[in-house]
Amino acid sequence: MAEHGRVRLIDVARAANTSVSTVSRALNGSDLISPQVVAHVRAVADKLGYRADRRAQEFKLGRPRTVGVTVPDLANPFFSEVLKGLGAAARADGHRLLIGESGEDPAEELRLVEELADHSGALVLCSSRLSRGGLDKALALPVPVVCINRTVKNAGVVAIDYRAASRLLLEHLTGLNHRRVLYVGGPASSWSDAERRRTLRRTARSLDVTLDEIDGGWSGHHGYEAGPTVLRSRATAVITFNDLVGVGLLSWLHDNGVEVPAELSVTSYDDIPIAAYSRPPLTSLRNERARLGELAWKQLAGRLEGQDWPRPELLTPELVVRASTGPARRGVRIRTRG
Amino acid sequence: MAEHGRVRLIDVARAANTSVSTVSRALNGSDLISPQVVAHVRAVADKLGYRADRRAQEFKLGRPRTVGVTVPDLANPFFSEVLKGLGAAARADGHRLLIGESGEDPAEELRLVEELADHSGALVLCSSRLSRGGLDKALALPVPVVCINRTVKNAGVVAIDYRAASRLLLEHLTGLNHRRVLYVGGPASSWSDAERRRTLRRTARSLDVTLDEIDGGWSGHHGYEAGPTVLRSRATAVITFNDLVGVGLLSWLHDNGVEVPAELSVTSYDDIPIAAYSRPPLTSLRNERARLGELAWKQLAGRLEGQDWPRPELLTPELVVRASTGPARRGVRIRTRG
DNA sequence: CACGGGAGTGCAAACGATTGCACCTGATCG
DNA sequence: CGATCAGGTGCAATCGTTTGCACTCCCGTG
Repeated sequence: MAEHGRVRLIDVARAANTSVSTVSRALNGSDLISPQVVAHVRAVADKLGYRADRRAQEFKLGRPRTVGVTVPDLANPFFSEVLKGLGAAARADGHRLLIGESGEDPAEELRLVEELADHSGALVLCSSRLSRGGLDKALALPVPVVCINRTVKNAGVVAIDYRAASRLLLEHLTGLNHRRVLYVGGPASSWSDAERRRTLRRTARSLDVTLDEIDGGWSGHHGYEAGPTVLRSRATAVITFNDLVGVGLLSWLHDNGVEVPAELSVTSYDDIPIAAYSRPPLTSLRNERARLGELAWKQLAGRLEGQDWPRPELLTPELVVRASTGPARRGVRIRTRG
Repeated sequence: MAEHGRVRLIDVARAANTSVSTVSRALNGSDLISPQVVAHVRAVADKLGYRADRRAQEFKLGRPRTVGVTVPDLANPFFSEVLKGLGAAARADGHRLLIGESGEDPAEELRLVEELADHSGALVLCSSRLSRGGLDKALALPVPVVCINRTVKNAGVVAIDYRAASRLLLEHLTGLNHRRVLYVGGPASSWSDAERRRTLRRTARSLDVTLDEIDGGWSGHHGYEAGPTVLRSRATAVITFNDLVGVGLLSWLHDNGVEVPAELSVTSYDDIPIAAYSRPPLTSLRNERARLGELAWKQLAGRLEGQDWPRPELLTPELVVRASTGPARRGVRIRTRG
């Protein structure tokens, strides 16, 4: 019996009284080997409990069938669903995911990307917070890179269509007579935050809406902490960077006696599950985030087969109207306990 | 110049006019090489942009420095924080994470585990939904396994102390005069659900509380859908499997005019961030889930160095009381619009 | 009966790194 | 001045696979 700790091809070969090449071919279904031998080898391999050393296989065969992914924050369901879509698509083609979380930190993301590149044959940067220079370094790595929610040259790109998104949001609000809107922003290094701001500004101008902006963040407490500033603003409607921020803000508004949507409408991006369960339920922009992941893999798969990068793919979101938005209040804000 | 697509050790050796062994030793800081040569080799390697092929290295060196992890659901912040802790601890020791999501499906989890084992030197099963037999198969794999939130023989174990958890919850409720409590359960294959039920029953008996149980699930909509059954029950307090379920239930209760906590108290396990932002904020059991991950790595690291498995490690949670629990209503339920 | 050819098998060279061992060169010592 | 030694360096084996090529049969054919 093999006492190397692990059963290797050569152990099977010896036990089956043949050679490694024959065993390898038999196990991999080569038609060069006679059926009897194949059967015999299979039987022996099973008896010995042989499992091919995948790492040795991939090492010999060339590119690793692993795709590295970075996300800023695993706890945000937006990203976990992107991962779900990406993972399923990649797995269907015999690849697996090496996941890294940057914690919203560009420097950490760069470390991660380099580490992941060492073990992967392809990279997906999801909502990358990398600086321009960091991104260049990533693209210089010897593996193809797809960016999700960030546009880049010489890489695959799959993103949400924020121009359409901003239009949907603002048209919904103007339809409710809101003419002054506040945007509570996301992380400074976020491309999608910049994109939201850019398209909101533009659309606001064309719709004759006054747009104010404040800085925020990506999670519940950022929304909660934005509460006082929001209250001080003269806007009748708020758009938050994402649902987590939105829910945090709703919580603060409730704690401070601000009625939503009577006094203030709140709306947001992403439509993660809690948007439906918050109180009031959040009007939010639903996007097909699992599809974002799938498309990213499609682009990578094509690229790995030598094709050129296709043009950026944009996914149009859909507005889900819930109870957190309503007609604009008239005149000044009702006095609050705040 | 190397036109193999990638710069290899031998390319550096040629360019530096020396041999692969010297280059390897120089780059790895062996003291066998003279300082001048080291400097020269380093310079050449940099100029050529040499990056060691980590896969070849690890292949040669033996065990992969990768640890495979399975979680039932990436979208649940509980798991993402376990991953955060585990990833940080493992990375500090030069290992990385290969993450697989089973989607709460035992069969899928088994597939995953076998796949992960092929590429990892160690395995962490987080809240494994594996059947008894599946678990045995996993433990038979040639890699050490740690289970988080599931007790198993011949493997590392790190878990939440549910006995303490159940006592904290029920004592809080009895302190508010609740004598009839309903538990809204989790996925059938969940060990921690079974454990919660077991310890709740036991503690309820000792505290003279009547405990009812219904089946539920792991996410918001399971909680929402449990609404009608909850309403029909005669309990004055509800304990839900986790915060996601709790928030879903709160949403249904609100939609159906049930006042929380005046008519019904709601409490839950995990204390993920939204517990604080739900309305009313959820009384929940906070646990150090990042630490769960850290400890899992500690156990693995020890095991990889040849030590025996330590005894199971239990983490005691802490009750965070918020506005979703209050004194038991007296008599029958106030008539509702439901 | 010699020969061509196809089917089945095994040898050995890769893949890219690490490392035991042998080798070479000066310097030191007896 | 020759043997000894140590500090540097390179050769070659190795990790577990896959696979091109050479080899051996054996059968059928001219």
